[in-house]
Amino acid sequence: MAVYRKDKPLIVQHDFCILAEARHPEMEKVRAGLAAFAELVKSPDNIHTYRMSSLSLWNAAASGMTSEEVVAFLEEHAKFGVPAAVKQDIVRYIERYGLVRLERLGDELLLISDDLQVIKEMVSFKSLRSYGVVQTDARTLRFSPQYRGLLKQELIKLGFPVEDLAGYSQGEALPIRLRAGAGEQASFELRDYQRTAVDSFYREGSLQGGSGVLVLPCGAGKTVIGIAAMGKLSCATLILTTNSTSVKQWKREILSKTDLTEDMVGEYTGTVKEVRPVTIATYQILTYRKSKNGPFVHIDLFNKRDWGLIVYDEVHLLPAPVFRMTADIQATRRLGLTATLIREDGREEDVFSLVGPKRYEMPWKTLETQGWIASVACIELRVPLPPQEMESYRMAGERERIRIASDNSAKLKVAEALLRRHRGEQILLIGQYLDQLEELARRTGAPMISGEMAHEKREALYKAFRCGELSVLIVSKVANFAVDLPDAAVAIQISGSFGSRQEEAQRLGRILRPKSGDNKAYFYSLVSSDTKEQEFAMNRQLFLIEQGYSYRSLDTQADPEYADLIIAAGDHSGAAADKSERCREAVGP
DNA sequence: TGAGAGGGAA
DNA sequence: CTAGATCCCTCTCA
Repeated sequence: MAVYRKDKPLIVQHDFCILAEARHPEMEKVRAGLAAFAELVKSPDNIHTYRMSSLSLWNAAASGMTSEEVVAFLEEHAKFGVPAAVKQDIVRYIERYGLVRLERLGDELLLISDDLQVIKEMVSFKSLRSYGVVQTDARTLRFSPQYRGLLKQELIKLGFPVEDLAGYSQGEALPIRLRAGAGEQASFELRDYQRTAVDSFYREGSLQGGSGVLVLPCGAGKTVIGIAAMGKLSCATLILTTNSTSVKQWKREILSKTDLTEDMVGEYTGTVKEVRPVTIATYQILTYRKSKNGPFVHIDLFNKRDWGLIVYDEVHLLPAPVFRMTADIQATRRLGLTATLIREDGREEDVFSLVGPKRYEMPWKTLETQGWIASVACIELRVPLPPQEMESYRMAGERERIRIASDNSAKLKVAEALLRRHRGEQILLIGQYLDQLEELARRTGAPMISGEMAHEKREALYKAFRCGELSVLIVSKVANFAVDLPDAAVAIQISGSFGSRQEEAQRLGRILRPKSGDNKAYFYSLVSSDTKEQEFAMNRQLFLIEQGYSYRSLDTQADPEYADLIIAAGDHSGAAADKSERCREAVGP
């Protein structure tokens, strides 16, 4: 039994959970290390719970971490050391990655393991026989290349994350030169971390590169990294992304940052269908079928050219059918880009086996420390429901309750107080329900953008906001998708969808561009106190807390700094009316 | 030929 | 797990 070291922040439990003292002075440093191989699952105020999973350990292994490093890290920071059984399991899991590897022999693929027991075990799996897997010797199994993806997918479910060393087809060659170097007009310089990210995907002269996922925060330049990867490989490239605005953005960036000309870069969407050496398509066009269960109309896009690289933008949103298609093209290099490996549908394992394992991850806080993104203060404001609304909340059924809590009318007052507090700054008000946002628009006079508004009109508002002509913009869920929404200094989310960690991250991403002066931005989250919404908020915040953001919670207890907000929130009590006037004055414009 | 509305999908 | 946003197709109208 290890000695008790009171001054350490972690407790490693037998169940693979790690408890962390959130306020411990060492935590700021420890957090990033922990996030490399464990996932945050709970984050009440003082003790955060992390959990190691097979997948989180395999991703750590794939990005170069050894079991010794993981164990040493835990030992260094744990109060009671690491239980021997847990140590063993960490080693066992991490060593599973690479225990079975996939190699090429002529027209066939081989599954190889130096551990004869493993081969025996695999032979016993019935599901593998349907892929025509045949044993050739004590340490080798043989199968046809067409099953490369399906087999990896199946094997990870059985607990064997295969290391794929079977290599790739080169694809059609296409010289792509970056307009890099200082001085020239349209040139750009890769940042250090961007270069590291590209290199950890590409891995010159090694079969270990060529497929995988790079995880970088919003605003870290994922597009630039994708383009740099294209430059390294210089081959025909298919880029898949989430919407048509993003398609256009990729095209613009490619044209401005490489020497490729317009006729080499095509769009493949609902309106335009060009197949060119570099083609950018939406995920949706690939998943389109005429009838339910009919064939995918545009699946041919994968074979229309001899692609040497496929880029999966926002890989956490990759739709299920595209996984199936990707299983069939495992000989093509694949690059996944995302801000988070979390998928709300839980198919992280498929990303691992079909697109590739994590090759690189840049923690948000590191980027902040280096000054590439703004430093954000996250503040959760707990707003009580007015008595009448609380009454209906209590009477309502589960589903209605969510709506009532989100629609809390007192939030409008708090939002207005926040607008006063941040007057003169660029502010985004983000919400989930159109009624609520319309009401807010009526009261504040700020324009509101929802999905209904024509793109042209939206762009005009974006433009006014970007140049400072307009300082407050109300946006609906369009904020989750619009890549061209301008950056702001303050974001106020007034309601959000059920516990979506992605959405929270996306919204915070709206204020990350470095700010002049102190480089500070504010992220406010309005949550109805003592309701379901408070639980949802906790879940929503998990990912960002894992990234080192801490939410300051303020409720109706007097906090002099936020007196105006708290009074606004409690306004319905009647007594606060004149006090609130004074406080507004005190805070000033 | 293109814009715009409507429907279905995930 | 709603409400909301998006995309793709097809049809109609000029």
